[in-house]
Amino acid sequence: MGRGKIEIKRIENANNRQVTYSKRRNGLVKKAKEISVLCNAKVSLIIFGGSKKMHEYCTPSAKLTDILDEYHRQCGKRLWDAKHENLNSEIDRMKKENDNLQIKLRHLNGQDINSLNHKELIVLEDVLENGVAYVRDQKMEVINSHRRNHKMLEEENKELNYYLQPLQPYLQERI
Amino acid sequence: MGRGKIEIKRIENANNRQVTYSKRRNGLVKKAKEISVLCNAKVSLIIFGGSKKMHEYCTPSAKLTDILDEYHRQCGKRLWDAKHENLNSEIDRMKKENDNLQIKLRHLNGQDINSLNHKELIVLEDVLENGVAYVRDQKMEVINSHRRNHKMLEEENKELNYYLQPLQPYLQERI
DNA sequence: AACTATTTATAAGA
DNA sequence: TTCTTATAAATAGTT
Repeated sequence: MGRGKIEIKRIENANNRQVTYSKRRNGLVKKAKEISVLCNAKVSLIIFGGSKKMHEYCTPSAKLTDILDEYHRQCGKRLWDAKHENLNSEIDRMKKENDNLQIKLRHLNGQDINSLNHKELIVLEDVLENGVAYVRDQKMEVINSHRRNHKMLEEENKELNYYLQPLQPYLQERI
Repeated sequence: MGRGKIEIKRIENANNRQVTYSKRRNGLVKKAKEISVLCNAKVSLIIFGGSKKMHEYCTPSAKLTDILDEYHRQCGKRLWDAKHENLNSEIDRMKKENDNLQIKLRHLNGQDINSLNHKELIVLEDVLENGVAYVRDQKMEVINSHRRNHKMLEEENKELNYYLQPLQPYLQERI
């Protein structure tokens, strides 16, 4: 419908393609609106052109979610199930990992260790003693660091006092 | 476009409405196909008429889920159903819990404890010592239990031997 | 973004 | 529903 007939195949010239796209997109949306009004139909139309910008029409009285729900019901195609399955398996995976971590934690806290055999108990004891050792080291490190700081401050203080003493008379004057 | 011009408003005559619906639906789908091919556009078109029977067109190279994903990305509207949302938040929740557990575990293993302050270190040391104590107890319990078993078996053995001794001659005969 | 010659869609009728 | 056809509407190519 135009000056000449065209074949329905990809328009190679990018510029023409873009122009035709925007003309026909308008036409399409207009017709979607019209059928929606004339025939009391529910329409969802989503279009992406080369620019990736999206255009949409949805019958005002309907919501896209409702249309998609109905779509689901009627054609049985599963739009979301694949996603749901992925999410579900992800949750299962995490749940297992979580349980494992919880058990390990409880063991390290000395709980529920009846189920462990002698060998496992020895390994656990080892890990705990290692942990205690690390923590003690770190604690001492912190304490020593505090001591060092304290000592340094003390010495600095002493030094400052030493230099300040001769100035005391002048300072007194200024108050 | 036809023998007469029509106003764009709901067609009251149900029969005419149905006829117009089916004609225009075909037209709409045809145009969707055309823009899809001519302009290399991605189109999703879903139509419900009065009969509630659904008609659909989707650019062959695209999947409806992909189009809806893109829709989601671009317009931010939430199409996902409640289930989807729930699953996502569940995953987030678990991820956080998991991270927390991991951190605790690392601390109990004596790793990444530089970030802890003195007080936290003391608490951690306490927990670890407690754990060690429990584990030692349990270990001793297991060992003692083994010892007891061993002793019991020894005694039982002795007793059996005591009763068996007089029978030895007869048993020898039977072999 | 307009224009317009043509093609295409379709309203009404059969 | 489907076909026909006069006419409205859409649009390809041009300005």
